[in-house]
Amino acid sequence: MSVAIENFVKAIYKNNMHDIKDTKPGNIAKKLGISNAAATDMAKKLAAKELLNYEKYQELQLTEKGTKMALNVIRKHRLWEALLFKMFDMSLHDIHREAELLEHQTSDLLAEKISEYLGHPKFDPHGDPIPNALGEITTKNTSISLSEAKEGQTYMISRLMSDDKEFFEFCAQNQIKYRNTLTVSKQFVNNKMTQILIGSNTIVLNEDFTKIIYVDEN
Amino acid sequence: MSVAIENFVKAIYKNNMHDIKDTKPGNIAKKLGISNAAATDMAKKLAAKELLNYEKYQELQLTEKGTKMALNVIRKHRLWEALLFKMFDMSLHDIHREAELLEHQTSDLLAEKISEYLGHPKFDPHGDPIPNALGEITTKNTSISLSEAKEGQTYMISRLMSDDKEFFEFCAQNQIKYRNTLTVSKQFVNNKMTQILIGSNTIVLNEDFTKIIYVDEN
DNA sequence: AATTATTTTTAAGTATACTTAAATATTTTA
DNA sequence: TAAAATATTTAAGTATACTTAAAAATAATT
Ligand SMILES: [Mn+2]
Ligand SMILES: [Mn+2]
Ligand SMILES: [Mn+2]
Ligand SMILES: [Mn+2]
Repeated sequence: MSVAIENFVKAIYKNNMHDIKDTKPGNIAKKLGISNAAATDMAKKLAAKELLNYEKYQELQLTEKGTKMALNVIRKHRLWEALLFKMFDMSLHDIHREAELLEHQTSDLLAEKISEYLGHPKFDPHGDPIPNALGEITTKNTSISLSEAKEGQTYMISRLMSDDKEFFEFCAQNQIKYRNTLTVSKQFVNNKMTQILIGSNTIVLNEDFTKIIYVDEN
Repeated sequence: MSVAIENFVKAIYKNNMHDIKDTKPGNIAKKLGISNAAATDMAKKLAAKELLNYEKYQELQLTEKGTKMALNVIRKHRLWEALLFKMFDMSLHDIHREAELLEHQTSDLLAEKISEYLGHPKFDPHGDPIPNALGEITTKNTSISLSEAKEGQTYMISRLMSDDKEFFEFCAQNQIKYRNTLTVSKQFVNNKMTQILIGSNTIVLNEDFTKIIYVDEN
């Protein structure tokens, strides 16, 4: 299957995970940076290949086959991120960009070798779960988003759920890193902001960021 | 530049290295598994991009720009081979196949990180030289092909110059491996065959193989 | 509920990288 | 050196993955 197809099913899969719904072609198009027309075309093509169910004006739904494909690509992406992160001194965002390409050019055999080398990790350096070779995911259901965290409580960062370059630059500048700890010093409930203490810094984060930073009680 | 273009300039470059000449579209087409017509089309397109010089019915000649591109792709290919060979238990041919794809999806930055990690190696696991980031190659001019080796002499294998799956399967089965040693027990000059002693085995190789196995005096 | 705004789909067209078939040039060989 | 064989080029056509512009349907607003 082509790179375009792999990216398309992956985008649908991730959309259904995160954004609750709106898996219509237009929204997928926006995420992939292509036109709505291109996304509609692709949706029809993938329906013919039985990777998804398509009905005019309805939400796109991955079939089991489509879901398997998405999980296989995501597995390769996250294994590459884990490997590059471990081996090389590169920013999380650079690593993500490399993985975005490498994920499509990696045999199942090589993916398995990488997984083995890393001791079959269950999470990548963003805290995102790595599906196993069968497409099974270990979910971490103890995590909550920073927006829901309790004042005065100390937490460990368990997941940075984003692909955004600016976000990761911000993280890098503020020690917001997978497995670092922080303390929630104040929740500004009305203004949807959260004040945290991380290292020796006090930072106030708005909802855009507190909704994608996940933490575990320590 | 696209994968097709990168593979095309690489094929021309390698052809000029090994096969002395015949760098007409037809021969490149054969190596890439595409039609002659496709190769002619591509040659014209690359001439427009100033990657090569094209004149009807003449040999294709890479420009400096085209050579640089070829060397950059070859660098990435061989760095990946070196990395995968070091890290994972995979056959040389499997490694080659992965590298054939990964070479096109690797930033210069990542290539440099791989090179650094490996201690800037000058040779890949086949003994092929790895160009540096500037496209410079360290040539090993002490090596000779097994077909030219002296009877009774012991050598170290310095290069296996092939992409062929069967050849590498043969090598794997007979301990013919980069940096292994062997002794030439007999040169059958008339029949263009060479008898070698490697490990506890005696093998007679024909010219197809002795011309692509390079050795250094030990 | 009707109008307006937004989204989705269809239609028509483009670039890339191929194909096969035919025309043309080059190379071999008799 | 002329005919035959081979290789290269041109021409016409295909699949993929996009585009923009328009028509059609859905969703939001008054
Ligand atoms: Mn990523
Ligand atoms: Mn991708
Ligand atoms: Mn190789
Ligand atoms: Mn390649």
